[in-house]
Amino acid sequence: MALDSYDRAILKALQRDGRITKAGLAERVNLTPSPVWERLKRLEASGVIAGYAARLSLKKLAPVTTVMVEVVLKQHRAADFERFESRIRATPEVIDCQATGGGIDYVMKVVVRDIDAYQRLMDDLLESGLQIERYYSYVVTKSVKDNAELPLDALLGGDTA
Amino acid sequence: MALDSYDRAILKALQRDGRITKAGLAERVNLTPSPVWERLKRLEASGVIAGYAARLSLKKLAPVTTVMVEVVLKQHRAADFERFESRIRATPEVIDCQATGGGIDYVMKVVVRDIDAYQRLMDDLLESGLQIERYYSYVVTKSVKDNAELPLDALLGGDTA
DNA sequence: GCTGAAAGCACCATGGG
DNA sequence: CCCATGGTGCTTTCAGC
Repeated sequence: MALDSYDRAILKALQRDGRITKAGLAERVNLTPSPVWERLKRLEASGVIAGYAARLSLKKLAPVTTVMVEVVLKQHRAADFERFESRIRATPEVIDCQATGGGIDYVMKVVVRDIDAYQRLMDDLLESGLQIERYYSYVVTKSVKDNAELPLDALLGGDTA
Repeated sequence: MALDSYDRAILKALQRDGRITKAGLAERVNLTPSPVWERLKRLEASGVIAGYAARLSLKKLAPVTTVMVEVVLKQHRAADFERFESRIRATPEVIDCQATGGGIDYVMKVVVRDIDAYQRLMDDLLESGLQIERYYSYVVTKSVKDNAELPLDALLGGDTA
């Protein structure tokens, strides 16, 4: 599974506009709809395109508070990680959670209505036997970039032609 | 601009599948395509639906390293923030950047090919007169949750009927 | 604001270069 | 691996309620 420049152009276009029509894509990448359709089928089947999603902006509707959270667990056995991650996956307010090395075990992005809701959520997590040793909260004051598109050119390099 | 339960059902469905057809949406929310189309037009025009994007998974194709980075600036004048944020917006490898209070100025998610590329990127930023006092790097070892859907129910509450 | 129908268009499959 | 064409179903509009 390798990407040529057509595939890369298709992925770029789909990151910007996930609902572009196949005909529109074809025009954008200088192909006819048929090969675009073939390539799309391949990209979706292989999992390179994992899916499509609407990008929502809720701050116009309701109060939204984002908090970046760093978590350190008390113990680092496989079962401790698994318990924590399982709970995080079941917590919809945590919309992003990356396990890391280097002093911090997890960096998470939490989206709640307000700070009260955040405190309740963290209290729940602390009382759930997750063995959280400590956590650091950084309330977001401004979103400079929010889940922007992946840097395909930098990641895939100038090759792959 | 308020959301009723139909709008919320539409948004939920579109977060899971951004390419669902209007007919499919209509069936999913128990309406006919016409009102769904009206509501979609309203949601898109109001900016609640900011756009649509393909969700990509590149790790099958090429090496991808994610690093969570915390940045502290030397000085905290408006011009210092603006200079930094402007540079970050122009740096495609930084796919997420939230300004925060509380000891750390920014929490970023950086996606690069490997650690070498990360070091080059950070060296560039350090040499760019951005007044970075210090930064902490946390290399991601496992993605527990990656930009999951927004918790509409928690954010909008049980009301809004 | 929803329903239903009708014209226009996108999707996807097939056949051919 | 790309292009061209056609049947099917979706999209969008517009009356009517």
